[in-house]
Amino acid sequence: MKPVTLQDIADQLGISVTTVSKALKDYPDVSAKTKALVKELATTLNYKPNAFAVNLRTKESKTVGLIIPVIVHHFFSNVIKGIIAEAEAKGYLVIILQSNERYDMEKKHLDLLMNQRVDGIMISLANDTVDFKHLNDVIAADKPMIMFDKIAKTVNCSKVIIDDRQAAYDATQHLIDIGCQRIAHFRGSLLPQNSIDRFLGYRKALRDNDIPYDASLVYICECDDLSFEEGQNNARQLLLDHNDVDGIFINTDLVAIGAISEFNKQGIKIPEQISIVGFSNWFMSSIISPSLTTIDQPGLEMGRSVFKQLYKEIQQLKRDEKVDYQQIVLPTQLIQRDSTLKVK
Amino acid sequence: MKPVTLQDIADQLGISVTTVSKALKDYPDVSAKTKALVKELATTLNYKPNAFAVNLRTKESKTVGLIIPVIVHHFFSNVIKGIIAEAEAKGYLVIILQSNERYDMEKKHLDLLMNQRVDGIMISLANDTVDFKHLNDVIAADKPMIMFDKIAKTVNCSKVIIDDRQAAYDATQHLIDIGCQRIAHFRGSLLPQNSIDRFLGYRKALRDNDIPYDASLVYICECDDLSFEEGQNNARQLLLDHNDVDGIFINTDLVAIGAISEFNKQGIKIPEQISIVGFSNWFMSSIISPSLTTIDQPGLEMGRSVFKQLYKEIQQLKRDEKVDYQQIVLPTQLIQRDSTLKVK
DNA sequence: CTGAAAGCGCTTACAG
DNA sequence: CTGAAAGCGCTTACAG
Repeated sequence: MKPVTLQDIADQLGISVTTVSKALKDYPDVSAKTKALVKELATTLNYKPNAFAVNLRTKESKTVGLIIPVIVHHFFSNVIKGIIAEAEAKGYLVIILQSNERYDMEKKHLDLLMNQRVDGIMISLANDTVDFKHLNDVIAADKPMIMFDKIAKTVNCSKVIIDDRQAAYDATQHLIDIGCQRIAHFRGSLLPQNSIDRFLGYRKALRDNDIPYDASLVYICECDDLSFEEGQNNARQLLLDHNDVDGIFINTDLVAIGAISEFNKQGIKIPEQISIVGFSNWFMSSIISPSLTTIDQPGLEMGRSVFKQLYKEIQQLKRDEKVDYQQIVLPTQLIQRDSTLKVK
Repeated sequence: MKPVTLQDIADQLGISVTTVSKALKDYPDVSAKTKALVKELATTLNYKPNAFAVNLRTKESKTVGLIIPVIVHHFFSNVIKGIIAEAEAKGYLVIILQSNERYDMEKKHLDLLMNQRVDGIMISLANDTVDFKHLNDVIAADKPMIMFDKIAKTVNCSKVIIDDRQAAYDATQHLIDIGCQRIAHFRGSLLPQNSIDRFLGYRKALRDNDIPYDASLVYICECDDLSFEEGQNNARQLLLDHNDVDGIFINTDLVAIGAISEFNKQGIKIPEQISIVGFSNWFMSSIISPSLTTIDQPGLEMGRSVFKQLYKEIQQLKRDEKVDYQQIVLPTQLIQRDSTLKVK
């Protein structure tokens, strides 16, 4: 059955399409009587405006795009949830694409969203991405875009992030505060800014406390699907390499949980022999034994904040105001649990 | 800067919009020379068709909608990943909405998608949903719709599911095969069809093996965010209620992992004293100790299959063919690990 | 091989 | 208070 149009309503009431349109939108220059008549018939016929026509006229689709490195990931799926919730509240729908941590996909998806003429774009970069032309193209086209979590610092747009360096500093400082002297770090792969920043925070905390930095205490893991195993492997290797480590700051909870499982297996007592701090506050971290001290990374709030900023910029653009780029840094928090010693 | 239109290209070349449009789409009745000219200028000007106008003309948006109970969930996020991957391959974008297991949200979201005039809809029902009018309305409007995983059997449309009853039967049969005689079941809440079917599969396996069904061996958990704790609680309660249980079939891996953690804590040996089979094959299940025997629930394949079927129906509708509803049942598989005894 | 014209369904400036 | 008309940017049946 064919959808009902304004024309159908106009025909049935013997009035013009113009008046029907205005009546439905409560224009002040339509008589109350006509409005009532139109609205009643619209309800009866279950009239829904044709979104395609409205989009073409208004040049906006009330749809935004999201490009994310991976969906199946606790932190990112929380971000998605936050974005969708906030978007829905403002009457926007969200198209989601996954780059799979690949630059070529990310670029292609950005193109798809631009061609679809979404009203705005939210993006967290692939580990792969080192060239930013595709991002600058979006900005040059005056399309509102917000970067979050995995960002390119040099691209001129709004960003929502956590202070990875400070959070890592806090994590390391906590280990120092409870008395650790030889502190290892399991870091992420070399490229993404996050793992660099977390490493820098770790190193700065050591420096500020006059603890010598020892590169042999830093273990790298790629943090892909194998992170749990990488945690186990690094823990095993650490025990072979060093016998004096009393604390580890680990880049991601899943890796930390792998490490804990290996230490448990080998009879290393946590936190008595080695204290461990993770990063992200995954829901399993409060559940495992011993529960994991970690940095809470607020995914849901990040998602909300990302959409809110995008919405603000869409409004500014519509009103021809100057778009006001923001760098929003969300607070993180150290959650102390049983994998680190209590007090000193 | 204003986007380039067909009119712009036509003006610059001194030809008509019609010819430009046809040239870009490689109509056979345009000269090779004109085509070359048009295409070159289109590339130079970086022309992109206005999707809004194309949508209005063609009455399709190459966009589909997905309504899912929860995003932050291993199984569902895998389904999403599968859907997006398959959609992208066919040139479709996916709008995602989350019902949060609430009927009112689900209904509202379905409306949003219909008003947006997406080309098709994929939906997995909220636990809440008992009235199906909103679903039948979609079908009455001739909008292709696929239900998956959490479906309403009585709604007349294509469905992609696993055979929950058979999978649960297999899980229970496995426990019986390795010698278990008193088999408990931790089931999901009473409403969703899945947990009913899994319960029925459990009961049928008992019957077929002449093992008396004992209602006191069935424990319910709501399976929301607290599932891990519910697993612990049910395990604790089970030990108080019964001292002869030698096997448990558990509705969801996370609950099973909670139960294992409780049994570990209380010194109950798994699988020597109690064998455990879970359901879903969550990635943590192969990692914990002891690793969990479980039913593999193929989320990624389900996502792919859901979009493929939707695509097929969209094509059938476009060609005015009869839409051919399918009920697709994906195979599940018992993955044996260390939480159940080897052989008898 | 090319183009004028109609139309998708809406919105809104303008005239009466 | 109402409506004729233009236009958003495309596609396509039709004429020449």
